[in-house]
Amino acid sequence: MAVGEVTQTGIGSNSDHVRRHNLSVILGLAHRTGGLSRAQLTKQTGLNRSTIAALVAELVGRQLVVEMEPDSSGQVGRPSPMVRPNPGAVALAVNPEVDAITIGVVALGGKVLKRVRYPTPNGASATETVAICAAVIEGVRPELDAGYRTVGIGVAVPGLVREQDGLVRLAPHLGWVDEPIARMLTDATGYPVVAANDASLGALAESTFGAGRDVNDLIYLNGGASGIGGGVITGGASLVGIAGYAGEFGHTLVNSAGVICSCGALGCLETEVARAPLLKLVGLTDADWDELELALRASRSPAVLAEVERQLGYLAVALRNAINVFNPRLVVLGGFLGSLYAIAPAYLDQKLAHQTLPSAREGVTISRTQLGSDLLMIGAAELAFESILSDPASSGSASLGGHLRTHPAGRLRGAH
Amino acid sequence: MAVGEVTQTGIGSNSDHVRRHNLSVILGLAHRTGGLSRAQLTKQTGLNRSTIAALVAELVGRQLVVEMEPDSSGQVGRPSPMVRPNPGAVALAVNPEVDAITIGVVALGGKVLKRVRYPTPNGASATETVAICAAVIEGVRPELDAGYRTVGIGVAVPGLVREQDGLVRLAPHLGWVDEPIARMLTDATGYPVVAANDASLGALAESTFGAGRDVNDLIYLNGGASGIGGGVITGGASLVGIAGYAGEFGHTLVNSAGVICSCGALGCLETEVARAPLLKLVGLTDADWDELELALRASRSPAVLAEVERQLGYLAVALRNAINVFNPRLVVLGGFLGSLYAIAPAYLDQKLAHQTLPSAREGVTISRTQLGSDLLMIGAAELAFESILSDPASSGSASLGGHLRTHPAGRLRGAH
DNA sequence: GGCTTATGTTGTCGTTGTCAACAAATAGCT
DNA sequence: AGCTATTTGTTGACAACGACAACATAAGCC
Repeated sequence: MAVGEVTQTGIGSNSDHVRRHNLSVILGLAHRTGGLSRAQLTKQTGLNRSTIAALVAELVGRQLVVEMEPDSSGQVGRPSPMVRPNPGAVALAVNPEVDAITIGVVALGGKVLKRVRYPTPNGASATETVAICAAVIEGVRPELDAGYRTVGIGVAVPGLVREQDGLVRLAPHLGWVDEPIARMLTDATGYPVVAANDASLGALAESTFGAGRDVNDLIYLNGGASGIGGGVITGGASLVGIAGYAGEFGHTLVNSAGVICSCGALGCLETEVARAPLLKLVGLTDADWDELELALRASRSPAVLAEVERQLGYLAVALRNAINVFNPRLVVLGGFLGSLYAIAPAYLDQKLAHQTLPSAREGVTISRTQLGSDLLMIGAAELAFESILSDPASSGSASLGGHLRTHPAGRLRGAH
Repeated sequence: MAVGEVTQTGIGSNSDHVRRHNLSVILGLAHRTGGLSRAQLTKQTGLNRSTIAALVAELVGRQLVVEMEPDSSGQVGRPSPMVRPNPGAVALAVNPEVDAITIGVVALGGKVLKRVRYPTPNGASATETVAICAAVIEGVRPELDAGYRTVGIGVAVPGLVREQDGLVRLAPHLGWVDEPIARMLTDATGYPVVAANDASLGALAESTFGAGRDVNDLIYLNGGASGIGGGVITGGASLVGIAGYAGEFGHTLVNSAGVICSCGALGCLETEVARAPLLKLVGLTDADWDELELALRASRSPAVLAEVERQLGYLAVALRNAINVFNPRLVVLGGFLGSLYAIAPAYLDQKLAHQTLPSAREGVTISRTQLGSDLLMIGAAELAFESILSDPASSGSASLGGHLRTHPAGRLRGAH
């Protein structure tokens, strides 16, 4: 792997690749920043003004970006037109959870245009989920076909998803085993579908638009009803592993005097740090993390604080392991883990200070999610956008209303 | 980070970059494989025959590869000349340890040409280490200057090394704190110097030439006198983190009823899995891992087996965490960890089977180091070669005997 | 209104890889 | 030994792409 080669080892470049790479860089910049002037693009890419003009023109032709009136800048010199991600280029985002399926439409640039929550009180099998998604998508399709260009569907699954083909190996809380969700959704809707683990997509979303916007190395940990999931960005790329199962911090040992986890191991993070005992202590039966947080904050019971600190203590152990192993710049906590931290940040910081290697600890910041309830919609859309972002020229320059039928071959972790 | 962008985000490509990339790919292939025909290069890169000819000619001109008589192939058709890494292009490798400093000369292609072990019974400060290295290098310099082209020095340090500038933040067993070893060695020898953690370089070496030759995702764990170190390769690139401290598996929690580690945390892997108690049980005072392994194998004492299994049990916990988090293809065990595994492989396998997530476990293989005592020499040299491998055109086409004076700017984790 | 500054636009040029035609070298067959 | 088929190196024409310089345009400033 020739130190510093990427996955696609051994494939030579030619001028076509240069073009593709440059288009990808420009589209990526527009996507992440939400829009910048051609002059800024020139500076940031190091490319020539004339080259930028040509590349932007191609992206405009492909309906991936739009050029707009210059911002009234106050700068001397000729104003430079703004290049923004085309809000008409959209991806569909799907997030099946225990009690509901959320389906959204997300524009290039990361804006969530629409979100539908479809409750499934009795849970939903993969087949039912696909049927629901197909119905909802059929409902919005006229609108999409009218004014939008739909790139594809991204699915954020609370479970282990095989990266190569989007097969859900195991989603315990949904009760899914080996469900080819990507293929099923493609068959049902005609759109290309990519699926991945929800926490990995949360990490991706936070790293692109949230707390980790300018960070290349971060760890994301989410506490949900379904347990604890995680995702990692290293060197600016998602950590996927050989099959996409990377990031399972929920089954890290944190207490060797603990109990056996559903995974078969002893003393997993998930068994010690969980939402259920917190809900019980504050007398709630079911609640979103924000309601839970309000209740926890409102409570003056010492038992609540004790439980919060107990859980933070175990969380600290998992974070110590992770920080020592990844040397990240940032740890982002989502779901009720964010609530736990918000209630007693000093407690966690101090616990970490005592057990993390000093050199690794220096550089790291703990933070909460910034994208709130849009997180997984954005993450799933990001997954769907991945192929077009890494190779904008691959898309036929279909007019608005058309959509791609080719299957996206992209890996989350990027080729060059 | 535009999903699939690498560190160097935002920099555009031009035809120069294409050339550099292609040179890098070809040199990398020659380096890793030890030599292949131009025809094979054509196939593997997808580039045109004529392009390969031109690129190889440039690499020959830069004295990085040599073209040799075709292998007597038995194939029909015109024979294709072999392209091999130039054995005259070498790097110096330095590995300071508690009891000795090892210095080696390693050729492009990974062959260790020379190795000198300089014992330091009372340890050696950074200054002393640099003096010893400078003296040894001065000794071989006439020979190097006569027939070799020396790229630079790579240093494998048993401790935390800041990636940006090769500052040794902490090497507990050497007693070094904040020693700018790279700068010191550059000042003393005139060669460009790059330093990194020894286990990270072990991972790099095994991934390039050893057990992980065809693997993009692996974890390397080494057990030495100085404790347990680790390194990770993900997606074909070294995991470095923000400062190069990534891979510290030695301080993972494996026993919450354990003791306080020197790092301040409780129940670290290092405190439970260690060489000292094994040595004591077999009645040795100091020994290399191979002597220890022989003694452990020879022993019929149940106490020895019990201790081996106890340690393997804790190792399994650390590996469970790592496998769940990284979803690697391969785990490579070095030093006495390899011995432990060799003595009771089934025990470790079974322990892992009980606590690792099934999906992640399926794809993973446990294995021992393949490079033996050359491991760190090769790893350190690999680090020194990194800049030239990632950009062969950066080297002045100095004639044999010359060496670069420019400082290598390359990161371990590669740019495009 | 003229000057300065910054940036878009246009046409030319150099570099790079591709391609096709040809030459060279080998195995296998007669 | 000579012929053919096959594979690969070699050479020169060619196309794509970004760089560059000259010019045009649009803003701020005096």
